[in-house]
Amino acid sequence: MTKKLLLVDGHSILSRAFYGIPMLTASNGMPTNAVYGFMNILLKAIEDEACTNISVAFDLSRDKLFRTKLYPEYKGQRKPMPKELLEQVPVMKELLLAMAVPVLELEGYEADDILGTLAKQAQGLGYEVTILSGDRDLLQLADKSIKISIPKTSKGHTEVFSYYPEDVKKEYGVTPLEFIDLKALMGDASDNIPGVPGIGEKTAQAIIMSYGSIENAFEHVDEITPNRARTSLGEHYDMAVLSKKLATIVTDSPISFSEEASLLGNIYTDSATDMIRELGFKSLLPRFIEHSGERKDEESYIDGAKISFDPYMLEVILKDALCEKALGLWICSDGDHALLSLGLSKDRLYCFVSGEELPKSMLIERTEALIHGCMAAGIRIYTLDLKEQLKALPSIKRSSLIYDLSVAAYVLDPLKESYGYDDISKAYMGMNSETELELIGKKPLLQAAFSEDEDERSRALRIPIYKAASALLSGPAMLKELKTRGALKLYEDIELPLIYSLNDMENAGILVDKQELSDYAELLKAQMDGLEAEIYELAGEMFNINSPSQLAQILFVKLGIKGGKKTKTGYSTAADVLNKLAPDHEIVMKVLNYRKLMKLYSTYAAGLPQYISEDGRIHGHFNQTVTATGRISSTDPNLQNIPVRTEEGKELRKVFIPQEGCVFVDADYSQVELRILASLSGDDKLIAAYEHAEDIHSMTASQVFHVPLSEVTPEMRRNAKAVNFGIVYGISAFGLGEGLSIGRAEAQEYIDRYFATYPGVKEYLDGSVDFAKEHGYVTTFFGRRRPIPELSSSNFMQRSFGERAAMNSPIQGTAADIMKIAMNSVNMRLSGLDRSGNSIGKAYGSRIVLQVHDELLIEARKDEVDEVCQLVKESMEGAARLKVRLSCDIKVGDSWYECH
DNA sequence: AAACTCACG
DNA sequence: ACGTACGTGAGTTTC
Repeated sequence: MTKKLLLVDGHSILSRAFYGIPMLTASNGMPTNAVYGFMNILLKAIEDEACTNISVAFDLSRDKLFRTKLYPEYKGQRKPMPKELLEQVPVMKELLLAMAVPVLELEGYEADDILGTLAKQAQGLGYEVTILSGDRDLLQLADKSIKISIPKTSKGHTEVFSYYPEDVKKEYGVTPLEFIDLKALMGDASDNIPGVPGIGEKTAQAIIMSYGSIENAFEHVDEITPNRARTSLGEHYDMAVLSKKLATIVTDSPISFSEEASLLGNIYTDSATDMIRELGFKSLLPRFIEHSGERKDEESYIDGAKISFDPYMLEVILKDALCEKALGLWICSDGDHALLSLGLSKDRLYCFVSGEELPKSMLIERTEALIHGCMAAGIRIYTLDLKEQLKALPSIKRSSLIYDLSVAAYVLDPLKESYGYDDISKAYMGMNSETELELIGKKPLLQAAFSEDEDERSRALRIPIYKAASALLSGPAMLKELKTRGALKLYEDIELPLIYSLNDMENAGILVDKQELSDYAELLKAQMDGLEAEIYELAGEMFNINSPSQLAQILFVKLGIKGGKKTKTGYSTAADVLNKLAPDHEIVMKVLNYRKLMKLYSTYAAGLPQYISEDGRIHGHFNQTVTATGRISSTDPNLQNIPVRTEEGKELRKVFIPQEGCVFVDADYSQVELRILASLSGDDKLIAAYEHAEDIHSMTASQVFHVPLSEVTPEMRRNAKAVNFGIVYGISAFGLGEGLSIGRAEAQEYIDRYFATYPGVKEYLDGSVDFAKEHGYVTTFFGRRRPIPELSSSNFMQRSFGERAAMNSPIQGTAADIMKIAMNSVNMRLSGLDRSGNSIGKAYGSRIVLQVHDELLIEARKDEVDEVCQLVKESMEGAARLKVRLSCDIKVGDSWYECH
């Protein structure tokens, strides 16, 4: 058996984890994110590498380093480690110790040197060595049996890149040994390697690729091509040599590799398990418990569940259920079958399966009866993805006792990718459950649950049980968390009622004129064919206009049009680039036009018909657990991006029509986000300006440019409007410049003038960023939280993005909150129900059919139009009491087109 | 699956 | 110096 040694660069992995993972704290407030990230990377590496031996090396101390390395005159300075990271170092060492993983440190040497030395020695003893580090410097150690592994995190997902010498060569064009010279030439500020001035990455790479080493390059210094590099290398050769010395990792430091001491034993020791528990690493705990001799309750917490096809059993359990304080419940059904899972307590889990004795209709009817019974008795029901289940439970109108924990998990952390039972039991119970994908792959649950294959059937039936069980068992902890966060009201008063509002909207759907839609498609098609021919004519050949690369080839190479280059892969052909060229080149104009038509055709004219169901309506999905800010998203199809900005696109809206006997009532908030900004910032001047302003952008122009409202030119208004947008987006001079096609300096002037006019706004936005930097998140007026992990990134771009998000999210999110309140209000008033589902007034025949962020479209019965208009306006304008009044405009029409 | 482009607020 | 506006979803091409 091959002996495999895993060597870990402690500080490097720890800081990589620190910057890559959003702040986490143990219950005592101590930061733990770096330790957590380190553990994830370490455990994965141990597993992947199947290593027999292991050691972790740490730099002993940075100060000593400075002394021992005879630091010369350069004033190179490493950034000090942030306090939050520094205090995690001893914890990490202690944890490694508890896991019986050797921690190595050597006075006067960096971790690099220890790793290099051990790697060479182990290699000599016949080991396969893997060095795990976040630092590319280690690449110089790559060798035939020494692999360098570098974890890279993007979008929360960590992937490990491994390098043998040939991989180094492939990526950098140099051998591992030459990599030292490469680095010495180009320098590395973060590592205090001065390098040679005037030589950057590209030049250094070229030089080393031709000459192999700094010394050899110096001998041929006269041949070196870029003039700048030649003179600089000549003048600073001593610097290069010194840099090389600094960049070289020591492989003969005074330490010796011990096979015995580095042997990997059981890392899941009792003391390590205790530490993991104290640190609050819930997702790691199960595996520690499992392997540490402490017993896990069962193989899985659902293993005792009973599966039943028996209606009598169902009756008995339903009766028992009504004696509980809370239940976990989940149901699904399709045309043929149904499944109901119930959790009464941890050891009373059931899954009822429809069949001959227990018809689907009976199962559903009994479930509805149970829910009504619970509502009457005040029994709380925990579930997941309630909206989907409501489609199977038509008699459940509303209830304030049904808790959707998917939505709760979203409120607690809106950045997660999904909110299934596995995510929830992991996050709130520290349990790793089998995922749906593992159990049944991509097969629909009901199909797998009624499959011929008995094994597949029993695996499938674990899923509903997991759902009911995880809901029941995580529910209380999640509500407690919402409460301590101050987000319980947001959840109970806004998000839970919204589930029903959205469900009603989805069930209502929107009527589409099929004939009109296909006429529209024909029209577009004809126009496109014409344009296509004209474009080929101008290009002199046929090509795929939809292919950016082919298009770029034609425009920028064949026709030689001068245009800005962008992106790694070549020329950009995005609209903003082409727009600048359009006036001078007929073909560009036509391409833009073609693109526009193509978009309208493929996405809308040809794309929408698939979604029209038998009732002639489109029943899209409005998703409540997707966006980072709290907005709703729309899919299958997306009904929130139906064209309106161009006339040709807007035409499409003529196909969205009210049903017979109805008209559309369209209500949209006027400048909500700006009004919210005024209110949140408390800037007196802005509040006063917006309070009575007819036209907010003109008013802004008037105040910022110090001219009377009547003398505001269209140009001034346009600029003011762009600044207003910029402010809401998290202003930057660059972004505003782009938006207005002006220079950055001029854009900055506008920003300065705006802030000088409304100092309260600047104070507020700065305050948002400061808060976010301190706490790692921002909140809306209603307490919705958006974490911003990018703020602790070491990457400038990411961090800047975080700052803009910190400015934008409270504004966009508060607008979303307000719209949700308004939707609930409108929905409940139209249906005549209170939030518990009690009838409190007349039920109208009008209903909400679409929500587009600041707009509601209502299909209103003609005899109810006046009442509906008034009711909607009241609900929307009264949704929140801010320092600026909310205002909404109402239009009535016979198609969506007519409402704009 | 990722990159690009573009539709909306 | 870094390379950007905030938030989404979908179709097409290309790997």
